[in-house]
Amino acid sequence: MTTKTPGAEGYDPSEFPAFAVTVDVVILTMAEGTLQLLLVRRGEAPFEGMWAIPGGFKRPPETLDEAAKRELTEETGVDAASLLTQFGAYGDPERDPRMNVVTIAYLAVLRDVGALVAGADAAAAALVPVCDVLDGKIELAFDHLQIVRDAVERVRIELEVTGIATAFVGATFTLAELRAVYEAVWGVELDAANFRRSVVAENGWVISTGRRARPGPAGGRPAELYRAGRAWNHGTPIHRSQRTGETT
Amino acid sequence: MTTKTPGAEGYDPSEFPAFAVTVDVVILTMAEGTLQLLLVRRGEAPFEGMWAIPGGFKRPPETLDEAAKRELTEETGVDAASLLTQFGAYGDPERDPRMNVVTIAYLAVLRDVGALVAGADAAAAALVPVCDVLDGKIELAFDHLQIVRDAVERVRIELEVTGIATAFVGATFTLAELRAVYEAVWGVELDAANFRRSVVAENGWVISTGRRARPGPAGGRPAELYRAGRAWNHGTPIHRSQRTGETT
DNA sequence: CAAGGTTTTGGTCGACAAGACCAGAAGTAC
DNA sequence: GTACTTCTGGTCTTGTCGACCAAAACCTTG
Repeated sequence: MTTKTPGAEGYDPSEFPAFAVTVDVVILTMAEGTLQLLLVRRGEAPFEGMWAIPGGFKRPPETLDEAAKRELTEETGVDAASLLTQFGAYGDPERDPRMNVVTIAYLAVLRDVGALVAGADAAAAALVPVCDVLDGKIELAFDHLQIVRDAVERVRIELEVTGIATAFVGATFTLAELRAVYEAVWGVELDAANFRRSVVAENGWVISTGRRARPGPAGGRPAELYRAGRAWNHGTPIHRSQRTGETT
Repeated sequence: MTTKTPGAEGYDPSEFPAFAVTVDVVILTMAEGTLQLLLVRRGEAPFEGMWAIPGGFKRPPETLDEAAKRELTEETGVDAASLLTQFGAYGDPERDPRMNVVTIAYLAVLRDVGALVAGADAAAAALVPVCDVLDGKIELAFDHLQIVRDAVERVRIELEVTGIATAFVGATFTLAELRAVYEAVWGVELDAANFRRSVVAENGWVISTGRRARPGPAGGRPAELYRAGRAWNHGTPIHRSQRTGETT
C-alpha cells in the first residue's frame, strides 16, 4: 500500500500514477439445468457490440463492496449483498486500450435472473450457458474470458466450503434441485440417496417444511420441500470426490 | 471494467475518478516454531513510525503480479514468483487519509527470511510472530491488520489444497519440519506416524533423498531427508480435521 | 381399475481414510 | 553401558463415502 521501501529509489508518492478503478460482476444462475452467465452487449468503443460482463467505475466515496453492490442492483434490480464475493483483481497494462484500468472482480450467485433479463432490453442483456463462454463459442470483450474462468473456479470452491448452493435455488427447494446445483457446477453426477443422507445428517443445514413439491410433468413421487438452515457457513457436508480429475 | 450500464445515469467514462493503486505483500515464514510476518517501519506520514506490511505503487507499464514481484524483490532480495498469490483488494475511502488508494494484496511464503532481515536495517524491518499481530499486541498502520487476517486465513486454505507447505521449508527437509508447518499454521497437533503415512502414501508428493538429517541438540534418531515431488499442486494428502473448531 | 413408468426416500454393504495408540529403531548425552 | 530423545512402522477402531437395491408415492395410459 502506501509504505515506502526504506532504501528504494526515488518514487515520489505525491506524484503517484493515476488509474481508473472499475468493478466487474460475474452473475451466475441456474437455468435449464446448466450454469448460466449474465452478459451485456457493449454500446460503445472499444469492443463495441461485443458481449461483456457488467461493471462500472468505482466512485471515490464508496467501498469496493458497495460499488459492486451498486452495479449489481443497477444491472438486475436485485439487492443481495451477502451473495457478493470478491475473487480477483486484474491490472494488465493492455487490458484496456484507452487507459490504465484496474478492475476488481466480484461473483454474484442469483436465482430467477431469467425473468429480470427478459424484462430488460433483450438486445442489451442475455443469459448464456457458461460452457459456451469457456469453450470460446461466445467471445467476450477485454480480458473478461479470464475473469469468467476464475469466477467459475471460485464458485466451485465456494460450493465446497460455504453454503452458496442455496443462493442458486429458491427460498424453498427440493433436494433434487439442490443436487442439480452441485452436479451442474462440478460437472459430476451424485447419487440421490447418498446426497440426501449427507445433507440431512448435518444438523441445521436444511430444514424440512412440512410441505411437498408438486411432481414434474413426468410424474414421480412428490419431493419434500426444504428451506436453508442457519448453519450454511460452517462448511458443507457435500465434498468433491478427491479422486475426481484435475480441475487445471 | 469499462462496460457502461445501458440505461445508467450520466457517469462519463472519460471523466473517470483517479485512484492510486498500490500493491501490498504479506510475507510469511516459519521461525522458532511459529508463523512469522515481515513488517517494515514507516518512515513518513501518515502513520510515521508504525509498523506496516511492505508495499508500493503499481507502475503503469507493469501487471499487478509484476508489481508484487518487484516489491517482494526490493524488500527481501528474493526472486520467487511462484509463491506469490493475490488474495484480496481493499478500497475503503478512509483507508488512506491522504487520497483515494486501492490496494491489491499478495501473499508470499518464504523460508530463511530471518537472515535477510538481519542483513537489512534492523530498525526498519523485523520478523514478528503473526499471533502478536492478530492479538493486537502489535498495531499496524492503515487497514493492514485486516489484510494480515485475510492473508492468514488464505494460507490456511492454501495449505489444504495446494502444495504451499514446501515453500516454508528448505529444498530438502525432514517430515518433522514439514509437519511443523501444518501444526503452526493450523494451530493443531498432528500424529507424527499418521502424518508420515499420509504424505508418503501419496505418490510423488515427497521424494526420499537417500540422506539423513543431523539430529537436533536433544539427540534422537536422525530423520530421512526428502525433497518436494512434482505433484504439489494436485491437492494435498493432509486435510484439516473437519470437526476442528470454526475459524471465524 | 390395473399396469407400467418416474421420482423420491430409506437400507445395506464393502472399501477406504483417518486417528489413537503402541513398539521398535537409531541416534545423542551421561 | 544406561537413559533419553526422535523417527519409523504396525495394529486396531472408527467413521465416512460411494455403489447398489428396494420400497413408497405419484403420474399417465390402456
